[in-house]
Amino acid sequence: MSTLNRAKIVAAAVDLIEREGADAISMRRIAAELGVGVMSLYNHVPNKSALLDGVAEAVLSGIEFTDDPSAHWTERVRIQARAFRQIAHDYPRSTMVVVSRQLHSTAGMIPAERALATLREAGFKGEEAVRMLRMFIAYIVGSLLREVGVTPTFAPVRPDVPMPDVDPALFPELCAGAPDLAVCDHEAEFEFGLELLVQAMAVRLGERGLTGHERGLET
Amino acid sequence: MSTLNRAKIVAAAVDLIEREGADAISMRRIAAELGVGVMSLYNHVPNKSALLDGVAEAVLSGIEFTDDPSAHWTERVRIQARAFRQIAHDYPRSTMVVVSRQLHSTAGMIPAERALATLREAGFKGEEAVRMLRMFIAYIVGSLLREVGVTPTFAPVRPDVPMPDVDPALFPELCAGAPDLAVCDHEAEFEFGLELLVQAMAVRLGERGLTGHERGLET
DNA sequence: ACCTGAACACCGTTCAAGT
DNA sequence: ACCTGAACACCGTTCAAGT
Repeated sequence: MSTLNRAKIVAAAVDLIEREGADAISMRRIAAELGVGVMSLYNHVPNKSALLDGVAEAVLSGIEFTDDPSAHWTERVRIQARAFRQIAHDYPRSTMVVVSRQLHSTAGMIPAERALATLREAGFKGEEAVRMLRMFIAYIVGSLLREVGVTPTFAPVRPDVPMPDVDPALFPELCAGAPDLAVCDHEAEFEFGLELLVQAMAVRLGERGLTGHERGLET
Repeated sequence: MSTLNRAKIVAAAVDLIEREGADAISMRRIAAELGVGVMSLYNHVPNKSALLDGVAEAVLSGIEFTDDPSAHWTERVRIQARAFRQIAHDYPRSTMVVVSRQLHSTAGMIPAERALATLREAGFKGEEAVRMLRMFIAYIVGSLLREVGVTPTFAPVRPDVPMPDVDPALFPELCAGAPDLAVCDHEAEFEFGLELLVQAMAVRLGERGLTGHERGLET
């Protein structure tokens, strides 16, 4: 017990966010959780913003960015993307905090470093490698926000609310697609876009000679 | 003057967000802006959450989702994506509010309706059309959040702060790419990923017989 | 029907006082 | 060096009182 420190404060914050949501978090709640006065926190963390940076770093550090340098670049890209998606699974209510903090720390920049290395080894150079990196990040961030419910799926958020009443005259396509819109398997959705991007990148490299497996196609 | 109503309250909220940022917004500030008591707002808006929905709807309604049904589907997809990106340009500080609200109103669902119609006309059916829609939304949302500074670019956020000091031993790739990472032309970045996606979609349709222009390639 | 002030239960953070 | 209570300037929202 006792001996407050930054790590313990951050851990309590992550815990509280996952238990009650990012909106419920406050310096006062975290202090209460730890059984200390609010102002004690300020001995270890300069302010709330820095604490949220700590939350983002802690979550990112918990992800295993393993890398197999012997694997084909397409597979390495997939593995890294899936590792990042793991955040949405392990820390759904902290995900928005993680993606919305501009981290300049080691934990925050390691994923980009790894991704850029892979893209360069695949054969992308200079500006194009950076563009591919940014495009990939955009897709992954957008996918994660959909998965954690920040962004719309057009599927019922909860299975109980039957679906907002859509006027078939105004929204014929959404109505016609209702059966397909009603389900949103986040893993399948993520993999779908991931394959599309990996294939598009391979095409851009001119690697049309790859096997169907390597190009991510079903045989 | 006077006669408070929902539209005026929402307009004041959008204005305040664009002027001082989404964090600065509060019922009390908006009321002060309009020269009324805080509680007067509650005659026209049930609570702050509903007001933010109003903000998202107002911004979305301000975007021109023109559509030229005679154009090739690839071009229609580009036009719709660019129309959505316009939000980040016209209402940068409201963009996070727009993408993070689950709207079930007409204004909120029109873009998805249009996009799904275009994808169906392009030849995507059922589940695949929905997957393409969700993938596109993910990419666009991720791109917008980068553009408005929510998500990292790995470029200096402001031109004045010279760049976080990166250890070349820890981040060799980021250091090697520093010249390319230092710039982030948001339009060019967006167009790059957009073309990649449109091309990938065309490939998925088996439209390899398209002209270079229609496939989005430089001739 | 619309407006409003007082009140309640919250915030983040400063500051001065303790050990 | 670390902890802390009081205080300040804020929040969103309820409620009862006004017109």
